[in-house]
Amino acid sequence: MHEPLDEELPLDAPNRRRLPPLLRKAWYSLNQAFRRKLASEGITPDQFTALRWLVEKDGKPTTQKQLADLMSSDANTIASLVKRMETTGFIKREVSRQDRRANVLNVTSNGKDVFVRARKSAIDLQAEVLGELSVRQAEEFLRLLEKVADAAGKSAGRV
Amino acid sequence: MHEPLDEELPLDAPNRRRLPPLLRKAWYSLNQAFRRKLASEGITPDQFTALRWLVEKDGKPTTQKQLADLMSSDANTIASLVKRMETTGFIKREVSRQDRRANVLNVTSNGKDVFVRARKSAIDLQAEVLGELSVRQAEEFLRLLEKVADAAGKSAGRV
DNA sequence: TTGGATTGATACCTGTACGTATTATATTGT
DNA sequence: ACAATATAATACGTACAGGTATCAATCCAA
Repeated sequence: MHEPLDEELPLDAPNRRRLPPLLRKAWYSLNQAFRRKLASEGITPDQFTALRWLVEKDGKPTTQKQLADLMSSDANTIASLVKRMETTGFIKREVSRQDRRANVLNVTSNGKDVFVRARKSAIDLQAEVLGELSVRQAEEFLRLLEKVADAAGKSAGRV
Repeated sequence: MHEPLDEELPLDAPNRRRLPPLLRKAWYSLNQAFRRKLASEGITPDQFTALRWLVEKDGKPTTQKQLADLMSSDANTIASLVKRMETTGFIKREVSRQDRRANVLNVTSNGKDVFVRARKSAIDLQAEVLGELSVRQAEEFLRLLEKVADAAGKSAGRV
């Protein structure tokens, strides 16, 4: 029992599965679900993502530019994001000693506490969503998604 | 030649493939690449998406609420989107005869022209990105992505 | 039929994406 | 050493996500 491969239909025929709307729904739904789980912590999904990268990089100093690359974002967006996060008290910024143009980002103990609590919600949600697939399907899906993400990154001029 | 399934690692271990960053990179990169391709047409990716749904629904009257569901968005966002699009002259709005709370959306001939031209860029881009996978892999990927998108939609409280 | 609940659209708010332009610092070629 | 160039961060602008509150129209139950 195979589904037809739809090779005869145009790439964007309304009745076949299309990448953009599916990707859009997956991303926005995941984000919205996560936003609601995080609401009580006073943190947004993007701020959580930033905290995760910074905590994982703990030890190695991380600049805003590096964070922008890790988050597939850009310098403008990160500048305002870290500004809000510094105001809230999740991180601190200091000028890099190696390069006085760059700001090194540091997670405060408060930021780390919030991250640790929020991390549980993140794991729950990912399990909830990927739980619809078998373990093997989930692995295969993530492998293909990585290829698609890289290809899209190339098209967007990201290295 | 199998990769290890990583079943022993925690779901969010830094060295395994994780859903959120991959989904984020795929979606934002695709969007950014598309935004650049569309820049000359004076239209944004979201406006293109709205036009696509409206053109495909041609004949059946579509309200803002319905468009919000189709775009996995919400009423607020759609209200400001269609307002901009009406100002630009891509669509027109009129009060529904069946329900005077609702606005029925109509694509203008100008809007349709822009859509038809932009559609080429969209098809090119999708082919470029999915071209990294074999036809069979692409079909499988989209099938799994649909399941993930539905699961995420359920978590977000979307029907 | 009327009063309460629901629903479509909107205003207003904060957070984020990303484009251009500007400033300060680094790096590189000669 | 100096001038051209590149890079990190930022200010500012427009577009979009999605929350709460409000209004008007509709629906429904007693």
